[in-house]
Amino acid sequence: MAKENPRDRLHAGKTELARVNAVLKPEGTIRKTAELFGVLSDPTRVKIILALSRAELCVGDLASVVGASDSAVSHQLRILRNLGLVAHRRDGKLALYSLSDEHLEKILKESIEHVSE
Amino acid sequence: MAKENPRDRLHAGKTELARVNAVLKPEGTIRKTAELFGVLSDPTRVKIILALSRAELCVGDLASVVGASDSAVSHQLRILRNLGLVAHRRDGKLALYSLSDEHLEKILKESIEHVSE
DNA sequence: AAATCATATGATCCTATGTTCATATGAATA
DNA sequence: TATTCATATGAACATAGGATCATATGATTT
Repeated sequence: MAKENPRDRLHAGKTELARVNAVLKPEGTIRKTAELFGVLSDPTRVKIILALSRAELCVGDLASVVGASDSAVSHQLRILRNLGLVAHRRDGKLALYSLSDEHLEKILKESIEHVSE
Repeated sequence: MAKENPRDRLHAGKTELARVNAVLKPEGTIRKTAELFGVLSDPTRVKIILALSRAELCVGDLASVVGASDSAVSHQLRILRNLGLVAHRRDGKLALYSLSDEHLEKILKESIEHVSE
């Protein structure tokens, strides 16, 4: 049986395909980027991040300002913590959270700009 | 029964809370931004968008370069179409897709930059 | 017109995700 | 130390999301 065409059965031109394949090359980075966007795809988490971009806040205050339960916020904070996106410290009974990734805030704010245009 | 404290039972200071509330004010925009990120939270869609940022491509070629089935890609393209993020035109049997939102490419590329740093 | 290529769509399945509820742990205070 | 406040965590539940498979539609070619 004869071999397939080198470009398989694609319709686009060789040059275009080369350009396309080049941009898709960094698979790992693409995957990680999608994961980062996954973090930002939930309104509650977006609100938490935005809030923390303005002030260091405890769980209860966060819950209050973003309009979710303490538990829900705590769960989301754990996700953000595990990804190294927020940091926290103890202050008595309180756990004070803050942003630990400047990228995050920048990407988020830029995107909000784009969306609200 | 006595009224609650004007700041409810929050721990953060008045000024900080004002700043936080201000940044959380545009609820609608925040929701839409989260939705946009939802679109970008899937590796297949990210690859499709990246590919289309380099060339106008038909469904089959897209499927080939992103490594997914024709059907899967077609479904994802419908999602992107419904959100007005891609445009398409007929060329004989082929449906040629292209990006129709410059924002998208910009946000995506910037984020990939950040992630790969 | 029949067959073939390309794309689209509907249904189904499986998995991932966010919330709530109950409960546990940590820490200050009475 | 017993209680109360603040946070964390586990389990269960409900929903949404993406992939596949089968099938339908569009469009060209023989």
